[in-house]
Amino acid sequence: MALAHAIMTALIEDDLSGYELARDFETSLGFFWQASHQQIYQELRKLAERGWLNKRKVNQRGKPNKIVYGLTQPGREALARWVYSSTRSRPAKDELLVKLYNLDADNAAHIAGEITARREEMMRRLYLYEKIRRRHYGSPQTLPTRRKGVYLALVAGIRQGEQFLAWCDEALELLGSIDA
Amino acid sequence: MALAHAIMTALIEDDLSGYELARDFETSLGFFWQASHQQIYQELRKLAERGWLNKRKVNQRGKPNKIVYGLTQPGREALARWVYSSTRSRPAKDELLVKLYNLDADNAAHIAGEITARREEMMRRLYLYEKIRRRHYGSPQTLPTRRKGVYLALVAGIRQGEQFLAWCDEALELLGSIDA
DNA sequence: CGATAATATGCAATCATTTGCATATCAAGC
DNA sequence: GCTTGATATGCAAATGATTGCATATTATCG
Repeated sequence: MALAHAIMTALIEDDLSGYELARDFETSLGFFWQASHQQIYQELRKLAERGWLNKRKVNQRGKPNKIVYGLTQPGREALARWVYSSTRSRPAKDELLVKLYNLDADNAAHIAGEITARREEMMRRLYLYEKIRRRHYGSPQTLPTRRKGVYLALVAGIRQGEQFLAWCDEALELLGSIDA
Repeated sequence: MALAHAIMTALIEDDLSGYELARDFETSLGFFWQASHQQIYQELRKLAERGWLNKRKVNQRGKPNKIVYGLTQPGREALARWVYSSTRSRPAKDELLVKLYNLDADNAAHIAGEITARREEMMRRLYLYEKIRRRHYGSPQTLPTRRKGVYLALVAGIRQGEQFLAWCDEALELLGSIDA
């Protein structure tokens, strides 16, 4: 039921449509939880049926109409309760690290290429997150409580990303020393 | 199809039974890919049917008999090809970070407790991994090629873990300053 | 006017994963 | 003899997630 709560979390401050949520899950919140639009649309309907979200149609000019969802009071309460439930940590599954177990002289260059690609992707992400941090989370001590939590999540992403970059460099160096 | 290849990867050097594989997926390889015994047993049968693994029954004394699987030549070839396929990075899903978005004065202590628990779990893991590194991967430059890859995966886990510990400390400090 | 792209929502089938249950062997301790 | 625990394998149902397809609106550019 974690996706449901991730979606509700995204709706704490703003009411959003499925499309807008899907976009958020590709960027900000998506650092910690990713979901496709199919998953999101389905989950939104389930949550509305359960009474945790309300939906309203919004007519737009210049764009197709949309359905905007918002947290109901029962939804907020369910979300608050969820925080106290035990967290099951779902360790990251990373094919790339499994591939490293298969390293040999032939595939070293290919694996190095994949690491380089990942490194660049992470660079872009980090750039984005650093920008957000500087703009909105400059002095964490003075933030309101909830924002402190968001700040900590953001910092976790940034630190993890920075360490990943360092690892990429170390890996590329070692891989470079392998004769093809 | 990633689980299949993770299993085959675990069988590169040793033939193993489903039970032994399940145990490995809780420790060493499980840092990068986790799987339950139900998944493993099913996948093993599929892989055997496909001809990528062979199976043989091993009678044991003092224990129930077991079925040991080994990589076939087609299996090794399929695994080698897989390394060249494009890797889809499945970003980590972490409920704990989503919970941080829900931080308030009431739940701060609970979340701090969860972070503390995670920190201790990571400490145990790191202890294990550091031990393995010191024992088997002391001088990475001199390792045979495949072992260099395993070393890099191990280092990725260690670095990530160390950075996680540092983040936990920072998080706990900030959370400690929140009035209940 | 036609093509393209962004916005917006959805179904159906399949695959992956978890959960709950079930069974059996053998050792060791009470 | 009974229970407990480690070893060992498995089924069935449900849930979670991906893949492929489908459709429609409106803006923009050529």
